[in-house]
Amino acid sequence: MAAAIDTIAEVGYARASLGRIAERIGISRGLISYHFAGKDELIAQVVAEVVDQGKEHMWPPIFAASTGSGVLRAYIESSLAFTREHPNYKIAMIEIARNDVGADGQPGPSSAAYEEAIRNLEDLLAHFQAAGQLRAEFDPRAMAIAIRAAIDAVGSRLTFDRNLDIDHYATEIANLFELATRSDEPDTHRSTPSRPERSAS
Amino acid sequence: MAAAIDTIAEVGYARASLGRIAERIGISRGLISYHFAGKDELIAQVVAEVVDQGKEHMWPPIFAASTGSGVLRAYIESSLAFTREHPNYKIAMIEIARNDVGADGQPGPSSAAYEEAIRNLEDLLAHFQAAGQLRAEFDPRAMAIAIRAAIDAVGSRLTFDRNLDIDHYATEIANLFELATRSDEPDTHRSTPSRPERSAS
Amino acid sequence: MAAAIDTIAEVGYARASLGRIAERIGISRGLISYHFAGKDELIAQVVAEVVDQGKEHMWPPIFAASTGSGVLRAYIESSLAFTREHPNYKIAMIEIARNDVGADGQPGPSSAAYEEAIRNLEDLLAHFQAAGQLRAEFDPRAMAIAIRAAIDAVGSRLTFDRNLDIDHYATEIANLFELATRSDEPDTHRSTPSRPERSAS
Amino acid sequence: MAAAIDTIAEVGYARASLGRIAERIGISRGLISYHFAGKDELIAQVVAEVVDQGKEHMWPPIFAASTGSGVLRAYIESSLAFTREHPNYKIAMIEIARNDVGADGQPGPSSAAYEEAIRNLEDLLAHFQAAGQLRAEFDPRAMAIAIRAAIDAVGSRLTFDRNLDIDHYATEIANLFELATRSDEPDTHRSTPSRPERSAS
DNA sequence: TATGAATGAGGATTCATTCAT
DNA sequence: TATGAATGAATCCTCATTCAT
Repeated sequence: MAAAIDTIAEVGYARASLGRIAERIGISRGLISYHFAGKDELIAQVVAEVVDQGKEHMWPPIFAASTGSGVLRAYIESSLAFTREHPNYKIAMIEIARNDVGADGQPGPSSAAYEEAIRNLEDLLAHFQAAGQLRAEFDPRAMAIAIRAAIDAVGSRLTFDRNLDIDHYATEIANLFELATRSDEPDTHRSTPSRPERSAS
Repeated sequence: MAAAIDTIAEVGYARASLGRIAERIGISRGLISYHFAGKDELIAQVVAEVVDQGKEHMWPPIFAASTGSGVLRAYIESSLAFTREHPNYKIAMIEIARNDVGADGQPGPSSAAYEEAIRNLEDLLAHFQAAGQLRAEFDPRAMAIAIRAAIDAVGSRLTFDRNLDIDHYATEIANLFELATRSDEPDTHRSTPSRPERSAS
Repeated sequence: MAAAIDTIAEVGYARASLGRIAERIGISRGLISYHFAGKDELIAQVVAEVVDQGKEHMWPPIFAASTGSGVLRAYIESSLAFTREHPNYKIAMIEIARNDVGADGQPGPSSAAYEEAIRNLEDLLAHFQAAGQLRAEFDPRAMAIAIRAAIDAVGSRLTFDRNLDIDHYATEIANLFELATRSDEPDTHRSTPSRPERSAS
Repeated sequence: MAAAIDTIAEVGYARASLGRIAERIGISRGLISYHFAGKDELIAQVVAEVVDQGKEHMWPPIFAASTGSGVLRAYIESSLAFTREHPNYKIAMIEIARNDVGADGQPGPSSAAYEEAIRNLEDLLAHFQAAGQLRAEFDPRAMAIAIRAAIDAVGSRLTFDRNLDIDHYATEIANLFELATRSDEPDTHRSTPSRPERSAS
């Protein structure tokens, strides 16, 4: 599975044949078919594995945050910290999400994961809007799509520029979305966003 | 070329073989090879065509705007208006961008177009930052990436939900990025962003 | 299709890969896939073709016969005459019938043809039983199965003995089944079966 | 070996891989290779085992019969009784006979068994012809082929219709071949064939 | 221009067999 | 004995491309 992730990340989904994946770790093509029922199952397990690891990495800092603003920042920064540590995971997931469609054109397993991620973020935003901790006027779904897009864009960027400074980008878009989502109370209106409530990243 | 765009948009890049493209308009496989040196050239010309049309559609409203805020809004809204009118163009471009890599793993022609779009937007933002019409603290490159990501996300969304309300989404993210980029002067601080300077969409 | 028939007849269904069929007529593997949607379709068309030719060959002598005994003899002899002229057709059909099962174990297209042949013969026998021209006591279905089995056995025999005297065998089993099916009237009881009603074989 | 027989009978020879056979009895693929030199040996031993059991089952009633007519009836009925009790044996043997050809296209071990069965039956018929107990005019080889074909046809029938009434079919074809082979003496000319000499089936 | 036959490479999958444990 | 990982061949299929007509 690690070989699959790295191969997809490096040569793209379309060129990530079982032969190339096998070649990377010096095994035969047939062995992959021996361990996985088929390519679809391999991909599905890769997705499940990465999603699981991603959740495990992201949840602690998100739960540690208390305010809406803090949770959003934790979401963005922990997502991108995971990407920084496992860039190939993100690249592979992006590749899979774009290409893993069945013969009938139906979305594959990774699309469901993506949909779920969008919905979870949307629910999170709506929750803090209701609590008055985030600006009430924005559409939580549109905002969730934009936030995920900004986070996932790093995957595409990494494909062409492996030296991207992810931490810098993370700080920038965390600021960006804090400005876009914060409540309109005068005392929170500062040009430099504050995040006094948390320390983990 | 129109058949190529529609086929890619409908069945995805991986399944958009020359046979399927030809079948769509009732011509033979060989004829495509006759008119285009190869599949790569067909794709390159599709990209060039769509990029040209996109620029033609987007530039008038952008030039019509005068303020930084107005230009950004025009950029976002005209981009998404183009997507709304030609959803397959956007979907196809997204598909191509993700898949069109050469045998050596090098990025294909669409990547250059994407890079150029990012850079143009980055320059635009930097220009208005320098002019004091946009908040000086944000990194124009990170912001450009996030804006493009939010715009391009619509392509992915359309793949699974052709009924997406693009205009609503456009308004939402135009507001979003106005809040994130506006200068910090007290008199522009309103919960409902204003855009008095332009009328076209 | 002729190459498919000959290949199946010579090396058996299991070893009749598209590669071997293509090799026989000096074309590439891919060309078969170009002309036929898949191996299943090739086989199905082979079956349809052979069944059609077989019917065309068998019907005239069968219709020319008037008595039950004559029809049965015409059926057996024209079947085997067709086999003698196209031994590979018969061998191939036997091979296909035994092996052409789908992934779910369901019978393939050739089984339906076989079932239909049995039923037609059964109906024929029952018709002449009702007319009093064939012995009333036998079960027409069991008799039909035995007759078809005797005819089809030639296919198996040919696999191991290409010099089998088909005409001799045809005469023998025509006599055999005439004795087994004839009405019990004294005047038809002769050790050498008569067939005054027809001359063709 | 029992698992091999059942697997072949159920899914056909082509799909009866060692993996499926092993799976049926919950052992590993490798274990089959450990016990048998190869798949060919497994098949050969299956054939030998089934043939042995078949002979053991068929011989007593055949030897118990004294007349030619009785022996033939005993042969047919005991063959089909064995099939009724072990339908999978017959189906598997048919499957193997059709498919078990070596890489050079030479007939496999089961063909020899089939040839031997034909010859034994042929000798039996010739013996009783010489003794004047069976009609002298028929060709014993052609008759043997037809009888074996009628018996073996049950294997094919069972593949598609597991509810076939084998006993009924056995009686029918025993009658059939009695009529076709009996001597032409006036006193044996009865519409219902007699079999006073034996009682076992 | 346009067709359609034809090719050859590449890919997923199945399978008999081997082998270390 | 028994397992399960591993291999390499074989097979069906798709596809971009070429070419004679």
